[in-house]
Amino acid sequence: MNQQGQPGSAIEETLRVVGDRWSILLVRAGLRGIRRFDDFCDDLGIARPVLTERLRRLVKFGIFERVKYQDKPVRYEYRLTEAGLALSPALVALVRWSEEYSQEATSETTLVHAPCGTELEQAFWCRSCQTTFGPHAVKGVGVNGES
Amino acid sequence: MNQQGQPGSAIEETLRVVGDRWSILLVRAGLRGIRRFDDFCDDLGIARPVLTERLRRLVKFGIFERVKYQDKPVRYEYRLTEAGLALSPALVALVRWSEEYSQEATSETTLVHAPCGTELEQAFWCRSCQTTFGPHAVKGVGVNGES
DNA sequence: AGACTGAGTTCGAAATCCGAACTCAGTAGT
DNA sequence: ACTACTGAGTTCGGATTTCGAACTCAGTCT
Repeated sequence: MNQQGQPGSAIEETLRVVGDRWSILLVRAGLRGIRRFDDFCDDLGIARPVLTERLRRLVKFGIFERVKYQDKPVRYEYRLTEAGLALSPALVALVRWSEEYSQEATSETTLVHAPCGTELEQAFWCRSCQTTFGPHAVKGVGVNGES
Repeated sequence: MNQQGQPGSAIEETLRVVGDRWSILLVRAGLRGIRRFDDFCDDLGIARPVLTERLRRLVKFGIFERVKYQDKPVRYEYRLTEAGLALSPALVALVRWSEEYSQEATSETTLVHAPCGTELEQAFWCRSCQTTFGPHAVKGVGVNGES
């Protein structure tokens, strides 16, 4: 069903872009304000050729943009685009999960609601019902939906 | 900062488990009710040796459990654990992102609030403030927080 | 001139991924 | 008893990815 040429439901396509050990970490680094090649490199401990390739791919898919920030020796940096920022809910969900379920996690709460400092909770929100709800009330996590 | 031996913030550890092209897809398949080896194989088009290795790893990290479902020819199937189910917010966030930003996406809404059928929205919830809020009000996406 | 900076490339070795074919226990049909 | 089939894997060789370390290249600083 998912042979080589096919488009394959949106999420498969997406995972082909950000579904590797580094991409999400790069987005997280971007959110932390990291922008320069060497800084990504040092911060994540990613191999340089891999970083080159990843950044190129993320730029191609509109998650980062390559911006010239200096002329004389021409230098570029990488900034998150709006689409890149929009990945933060996924990132947050993963961080939350890590804190709760990952073994060898230093179970500290690292995510809080900025205004009040309370530990963050993630929920789904139905604007028509005006309620929050959990994953069990979501229909169609699959693409072929009806299970 | 993240050399070979180090633990590396919870999320790095987590991405070492689910941060590949298949793991998240396996969780999604699990949510769709798929449990058997061959079915995962057919559904995702994943190579068998890779599937074997992935499932083993996901079991090891408590995301799936391997359950005997028949005796005479002894057969096992893979079921999502609670920790596995708990990955659904991350999965949902990715699906949402795919629908909105992924190129070559068939921009159909595939996720809805089951009771009412309204398109799903994802938000953060602060139980102390009793409000929902967006990613901009989250503090500490990084582990070293203060950026 | 010589050292340094930042963004990459080039290299060969090691680990992963892949499809196709095979195994192994037991069941069903003839 | 012989054959075909099922389901969960394993084994194989070849292709792709990943890695660390060292190198490049333009320009700046001392």
